[in-house]
Amino acid sequence: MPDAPVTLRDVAVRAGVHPATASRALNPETRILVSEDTARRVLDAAEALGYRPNPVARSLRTRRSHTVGVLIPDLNNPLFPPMVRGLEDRLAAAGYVALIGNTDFDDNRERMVFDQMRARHVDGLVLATARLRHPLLAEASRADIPVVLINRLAQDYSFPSVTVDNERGVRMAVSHLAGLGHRRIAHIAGPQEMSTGLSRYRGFVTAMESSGLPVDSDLVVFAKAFTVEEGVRCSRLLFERGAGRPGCTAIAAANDMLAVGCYAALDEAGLACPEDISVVGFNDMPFIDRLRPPLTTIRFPHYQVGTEAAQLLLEQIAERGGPVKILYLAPELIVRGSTAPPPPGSA
Amino acid sequence: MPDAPVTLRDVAVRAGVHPATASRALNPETRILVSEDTARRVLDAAEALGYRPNPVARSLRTRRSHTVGVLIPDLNNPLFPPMVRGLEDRLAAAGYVALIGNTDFDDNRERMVFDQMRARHVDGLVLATARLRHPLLAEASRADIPVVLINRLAQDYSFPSVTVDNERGVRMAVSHLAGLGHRRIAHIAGPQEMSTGLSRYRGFVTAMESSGLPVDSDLVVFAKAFTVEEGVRCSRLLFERGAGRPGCTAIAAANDMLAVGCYAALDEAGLACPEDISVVGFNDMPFIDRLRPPLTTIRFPHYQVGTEAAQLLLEQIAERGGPVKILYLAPELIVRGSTAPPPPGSA
DNA sequence: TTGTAGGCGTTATCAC
DNA sequence: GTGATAACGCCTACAA
Repeated sequence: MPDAPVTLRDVAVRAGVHPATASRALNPETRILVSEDTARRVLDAAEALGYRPNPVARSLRTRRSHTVGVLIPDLNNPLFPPMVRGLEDRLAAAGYVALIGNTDFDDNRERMVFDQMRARHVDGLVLATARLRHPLLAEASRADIPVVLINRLAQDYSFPSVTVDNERGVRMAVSHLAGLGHRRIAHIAGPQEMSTGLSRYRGFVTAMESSGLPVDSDLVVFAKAFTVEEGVRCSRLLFERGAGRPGCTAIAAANDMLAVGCYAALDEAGLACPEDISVVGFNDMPFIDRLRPPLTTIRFPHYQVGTEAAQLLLEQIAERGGPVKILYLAPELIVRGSTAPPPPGSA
Repeated sequence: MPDAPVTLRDVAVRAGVHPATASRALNPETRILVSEDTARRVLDAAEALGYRPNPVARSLRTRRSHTVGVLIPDLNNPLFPPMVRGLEDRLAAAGYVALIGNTDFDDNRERMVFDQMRARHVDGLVLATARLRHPLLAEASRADIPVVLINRLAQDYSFPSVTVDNERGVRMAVSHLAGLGHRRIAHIAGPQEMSTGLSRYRGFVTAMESSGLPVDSDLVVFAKAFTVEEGVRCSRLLFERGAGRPGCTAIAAANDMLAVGCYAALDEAGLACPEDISVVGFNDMPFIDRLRPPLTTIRFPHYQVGTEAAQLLLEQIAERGGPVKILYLAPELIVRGSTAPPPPGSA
């Protein structure tokens, strides 16, 4: 026999008060409006009956769903789960739940998920889909839905965002390589229509310049996506350009996936890492330290990206039109086995 | 300026009918009750106004939220995201969304998440938290909430479940090793209070017997959790028992995480895989093929676990008390570089 | 085939 | 401080 659902009315009856009063007593915000004595009676009654407020009814009345939508490209990418965890944990603390939607980098899917979430009256949206230009942003604004961006920025910095300081991260990677003695450093850049791809590429150029190294256009390849396959393809390109043997002694990849692609391509070309070529990634994905060699990479606090984003979103929900905060989280260089001084005689 | 929310009433007015009629026309289930002509007018009006039914109001009325809860131990474990994807995709096709909750293997957290989901009136629950005995199961039954188990079974097979055929999977692993010539095969078993841990252990014993090999109790170690750390600990135990050098030539680990732990412990002990010791995992986690050596393991269709579970759940929601289906998905042996014949003279 | 009326459980706005 | 009342948007007996 299913448990009978206990309603506010039941509580009110047991406490001998009107439902409206019970409502006031139960809601911390309005509890001050009722006498301490009544409040206690109501609370006791609620406790005794095992009362659970019906969030659906509440939503209908208050027009707030205590639900936020999270749009991510692909939950299978190990980069995202920790961020989602961070979001969920912080949101749960505030009584919110997250609706996760995967977009698979597909505009149509993204649109569908977005509509679905609007229909469900989410109180806010977290977007991790990293394209720089984004029709959804304008639409969310028009619909007056608070939005926070994670792992990316909007083109004009007009949305609250939480992201790692990409340029600084790449600078750390390049300085590390330069410090080891590398002079011919290649970059496998990410897609330039994505915020991360662009800023890391910029960071690379800046870093090379400030290290007094030339940016050889032959040593920069642009990946079409942040995937292992693209990493392989770009690495091959790099090696081919070197006319049989690579024209570089180190590769700074725009993320770990691309770096894994480097590993595969190096194998294929009979090159050893780090003896022949050093590789640096970006993200410090889970398990990336288990590869051979363990990947030197740039870490940033994924979980914290989630918690901070949740915080920003909650602030926006509480008070629309607050200041647009943009948070840059500090990157950290994690030196592992994939980087070493260049092979002797490579200058 | 925010878009004005369009209600059913607005549509009705525009179509020149009563809201009730509009409701009937809009709902595919009841559309037959309304004249074709009226239906068209209503649909057109809805289209023109950009009408979106308010799912909150609908839920309040119908007592169905079109939401299902998914309880998983930890989204960070790469095993789960593909399952979650499968769930979400199949659910979305039926107009449902998934609420993901992490339990971190913690009873209190699990309880909280469960309550939270009950409060939100989920129409069903998917449990991936793998303990064999489970107070929540009884409670869900009492509350008449349909439940589907993934990646696990209930003690008495009384709940619909989708899982890989664990025993068969382990038999495949053991046969593979036996076929390579291994006779002293160790097992790092998972926690025995979890369905996967238990059935894989059973599978190991059965497989050894049917291969005509002895199960040496010194060569079976029980992990307290499916973690890399536990894998390391158990491997060390195994090596110590061998009095300086391992008494086995192969290890069948109850999952990939534990196998990764083997790798680390082998390194530590100065042993080579597969030259000294072969290792087999279970799950074929993402990126496990990128390790050195790439791990031989048992694969099963994670994504499909999700879609099938969603299907089962939808069936249960549509019709309580339907038959309890238990789906065993076929495992597949993926041979990679971590298994080879035992070193000569090891017999 | 369509309209009427009532209510799902809660809270906001009155009045007392 | 508390009670009465209405309404959030939708669905569904029941009546017409």
